Amino acid sequence: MRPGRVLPRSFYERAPDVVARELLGCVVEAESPEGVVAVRLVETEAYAGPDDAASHAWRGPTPRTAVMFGPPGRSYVYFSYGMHWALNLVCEPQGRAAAVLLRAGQIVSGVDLARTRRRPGALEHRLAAGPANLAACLGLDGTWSDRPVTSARGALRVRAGERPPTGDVLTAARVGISRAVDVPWRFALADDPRVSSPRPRRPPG
DNA sequence: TGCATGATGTTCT
DNA sequence: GAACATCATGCAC
Repeated sequence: MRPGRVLPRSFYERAPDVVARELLGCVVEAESPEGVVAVRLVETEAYAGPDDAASHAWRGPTPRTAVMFGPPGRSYVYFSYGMHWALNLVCEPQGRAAAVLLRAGQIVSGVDLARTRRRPGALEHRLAAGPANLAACLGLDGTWSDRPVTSARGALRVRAGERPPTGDVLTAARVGISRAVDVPWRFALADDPRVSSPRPRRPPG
C-alpha cells in the first residue's frame, strides 16, 4: 500500500460524524523507540460536545476532557475501566468539543511489535479489534494525549488511505454507552472481520 | 455461541 | 458511592 499524505488540520476542523466516516481506510502510525506500528482504520465512532449526552464533554470541560475543547487534529487518550486506554482524535474548531473514537483497525505495519504488546499467540484480525486493543497495539498511554497528529515528523500521525466505496460503510448506534444510545454515529467497513462486536448490519434498502 | 463476571482508576453525584 | 466510550475468561447450553 502506497503511504498517503499526512492528513492536515483542516481535515479535523469539521463535524465529528463527517470526520469519523472519512477516517475509515486511513492509517494511524505510532512511532516509539521500539519501532513503528501502523493501523488501517475499519471502525470509528463520533462524539460531540455539550449536546451529546454520551460524550465525555457533555458536562463541559474538566481536566480530563479539556483536550476535546482545544484545537483539532490532536490526540485525546483517556483511561477507562481502571485498566484500558483509548485513542480519540479531536475535531471541530477550537472552543467546540468533539472527537472521534478509533475502535478497530487492521495492522498494516509492525505486526510483530503489536503482537508483543498484546498476546504472543493473538490472531491478526483480533489484535486491534476494540478501542483498548487498538491503543495497546500502538503502545499508547496517557503520555500520548494532547499531541498533534498532523505532522509527518510527529510520533503519532494519520495518513490518508484508500477511500472505501460508500456502500461498504455501515452506520450504526454507538457501543458501550448508556446515554444517547440511538444516535447513529458508529461507522464501520462492511464484512471486515476486525470490526468489534456487536457487528453492525447493512442499512435496509 | 453467548452471557455473566472480575479487574480497577478517574470522574461525577 | 456509583458509573464508566472495555476486555478476557469461564461456564452454560
